[in-house]
Amino acid sequence: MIELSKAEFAVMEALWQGHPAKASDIIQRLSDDTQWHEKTIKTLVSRLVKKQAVSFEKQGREYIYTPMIGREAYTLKESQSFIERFFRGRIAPLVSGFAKTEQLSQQDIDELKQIIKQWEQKQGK
Amino acid sequence: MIELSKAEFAVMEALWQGHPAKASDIIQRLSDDTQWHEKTIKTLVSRLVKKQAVSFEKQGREYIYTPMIGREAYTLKESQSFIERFFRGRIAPLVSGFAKTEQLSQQDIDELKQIIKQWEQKQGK
DNA sequence: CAGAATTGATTACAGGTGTAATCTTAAACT
DNA sequence: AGTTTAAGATTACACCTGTAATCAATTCTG
Repeated sequence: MIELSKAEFAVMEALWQGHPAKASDIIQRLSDDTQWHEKTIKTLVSRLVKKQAVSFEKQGREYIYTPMIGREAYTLKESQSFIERFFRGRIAPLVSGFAKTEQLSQQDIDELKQIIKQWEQKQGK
Repeated sequence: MIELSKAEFAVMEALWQGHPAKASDIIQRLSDDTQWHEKTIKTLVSRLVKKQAVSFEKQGREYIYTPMIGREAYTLKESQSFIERFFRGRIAPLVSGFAKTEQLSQQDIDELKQIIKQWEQKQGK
């Protein structure tokens, strides 16, 4: 699987926001959240291209970039390996840690219930 | 917060298994899961000491090591920053990803229900 | 006691990462 | 057409990581 560093992931986020996109778009979007220098962002984009996380097409003298991996797929993979490493593959201990430290909101609980309900419906049928 | 690399975390796992422990104990425990060279493990232990994730006391010519951070506390912190980075702080999307890809077992569901029940009891009182 | 073995300390070294600066070249402006 | 500009390519560089090897001091062994 493609591995992304933190900074690379942040660039992907900007690209996932809307694509294809020019480097200047990406830089623009990232300027809201970070202080990164334009050159820094371009370096990161190049690394993403090399890793084949992003593709590009020439358009005049600029390139327009497109993500080659989806946010959902990537975060799912990362979640799996995270849960594997820290909780031997089980999710409950993670949620439990949040519960114990008062970090679950009513909204979180509602969403979890919803997920459970849907899971049970799928099993039932 | 103290940051641990993957390899360092694995060493912490071995130490959390039982402490205080001598380097040879740690090496012994890790030999079940990894092929790391003894020297490699000692390097990692040294780095953990420098990071103050582990303390030690001299005992003759050996050291006996003790973890300075708890597994629970560490994994909670990591979970928080993980969830923050990937899901803007909400846990449901993570669980949802697992559900969608058929990665939740009946046991997981039961545990989640249990957590929810306890959360609601705490709220109620 | 002299040498062997073992312990932690120090050193090594390549690849990844954050964070750019400089170089090249083609496009845009004058 | 010549010059400025701006885009991507290349280079830089320190710190982190994985993965040890070597060194120095001490203890065990014969």
